Amino acid sequence: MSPYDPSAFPPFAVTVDLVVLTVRRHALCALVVRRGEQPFQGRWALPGGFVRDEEDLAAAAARELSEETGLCAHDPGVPGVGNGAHLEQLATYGDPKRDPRMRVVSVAHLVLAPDLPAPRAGGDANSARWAPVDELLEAGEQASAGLAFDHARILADGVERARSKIEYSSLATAFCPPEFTVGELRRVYEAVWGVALDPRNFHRKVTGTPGFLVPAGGTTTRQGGRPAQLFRAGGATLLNPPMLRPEV
Amino acid sequence: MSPYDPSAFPPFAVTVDLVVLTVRRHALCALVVRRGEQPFQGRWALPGGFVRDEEDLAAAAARELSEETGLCAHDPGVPGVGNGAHLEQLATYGDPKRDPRMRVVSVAHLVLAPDLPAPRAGGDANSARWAPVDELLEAGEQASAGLAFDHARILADGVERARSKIEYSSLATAFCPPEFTVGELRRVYEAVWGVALDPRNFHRKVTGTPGFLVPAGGTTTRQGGRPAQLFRAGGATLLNPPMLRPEV
DNA sequence: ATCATAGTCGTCTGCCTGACGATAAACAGA
DNA sequence: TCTGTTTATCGTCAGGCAGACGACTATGAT
Repeated sequence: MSPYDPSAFPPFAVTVDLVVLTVRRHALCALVVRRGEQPFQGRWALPGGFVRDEEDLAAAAARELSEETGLCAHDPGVPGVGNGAHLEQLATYGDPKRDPRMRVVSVAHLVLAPDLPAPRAGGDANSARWAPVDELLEAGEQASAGLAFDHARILADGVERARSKIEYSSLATAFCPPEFTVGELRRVYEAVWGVALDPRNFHRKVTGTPGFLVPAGGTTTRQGGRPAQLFRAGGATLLNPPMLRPEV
Repeated sequence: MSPYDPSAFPPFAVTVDLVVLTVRRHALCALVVRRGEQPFQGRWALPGGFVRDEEDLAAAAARELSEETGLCAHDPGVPGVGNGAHLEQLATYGDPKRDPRMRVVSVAHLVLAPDLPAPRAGGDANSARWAPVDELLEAGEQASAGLAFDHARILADGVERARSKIEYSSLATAFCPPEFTVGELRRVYEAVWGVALDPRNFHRKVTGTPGFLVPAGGTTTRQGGRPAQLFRAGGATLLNPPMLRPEV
């Protein structure tokens, strides 16, 4: 690294962008906000903002998350899940032309949250919404119809991270409320992967993996049909052997 | 995102740091350079440098790599491996205090390279070397003995990424020369994971996975013993089912 | 010639998974 | 009340894959 000389390096703006995912009505959805200014005025974009002067990247992401959704981010190190969502760094995007105004490097973060009532965007409910990721990514195919900036790419990367990560970790429980049934967890996998899973084999797999689920000691009939046992996320974070996505 | 106003965001310096890994003499090694200036003068650090004004992050990483090692980075999208090494983005580190001089956000990249003759650091062979990662990370335990800045943490993250990624991808071949034997590939896995693998089961696994290896049509006796068939990396990038690390 | 070193092919056993039958416990409507 | 529908849960069975390990092959070293 060169010696300290402020003229020796170009100044960058650093932002965080958030890919906030949840499962709503059997579909994987992402939080998007409507842009109020140029460029891309009126288009949908991922929530995000500048990193502050004395702020860590993860802290900036947690702050933006709370400002946009009221969610309390949950530190990945701590096993107990409060009301918080899972937050992790996704990747960094720094193409010199990704923002026409100036050189912006954006550190994207991935948030997995249980289904939430409704997004709030600084009180303006009209300018934020949950959109099915299929819709958002399909729209991105036609130019000038999809998300602003390179956000379609960031969203795609976030979705792919989520899809692969629930294979070998217990992260799918981050999409569930604190107590949930095996069927609800299965519907999370089905929505994220976009496939149908065999309920019997799924039940055997998740209840047979030590540390994945712990019985919460009640039953519910939220989904209709026979009452199902309630579970809580166990301490295990890694699934071994993993739960592999069906081929094709 | 706020409207364009240069005074509305704090300026950051953005750098790339490189975790360059290779396998030498049965050990996983990383490239480190000796720092010539304060802070951490005389200590070992990961190679890296400032991102230039009109330069993409990956381009900056490739440039630094070529400056430090002469290696030509290989675009992950293209299957054919030239003489190049594998390069991918690792993670971004932006703690406000990670550099005492100023606010620096560093986008770390991971490079997997075949064994190279000797590092060159701008001609100064004395100031760059391959060091076993075990050594580097153990030294990090005692404060003020390990790598400069937060580079021990970055290195640890890079090593963990490499360890997990060779499980479910064919990336281990990036540590091998263009033509290699099954035994050489097995020694890569053994060095990266730090375990001993059964040669017979390993042979069955890698030769039985379609697209992983393609015969190069020759034999070699580089390693002594019976001559071994030479292979080249096949087109497959994902291993399914994966090759799981032995427990414990 | 004998030994040491590596590579390659087989065998066997146990575990996990996918496919799928069967039963249980709720609710809705006739 | 009875019947059909929905969802949950338990079981069975066959195939695939991995770990443990025996056997044989082809080199170089002593």
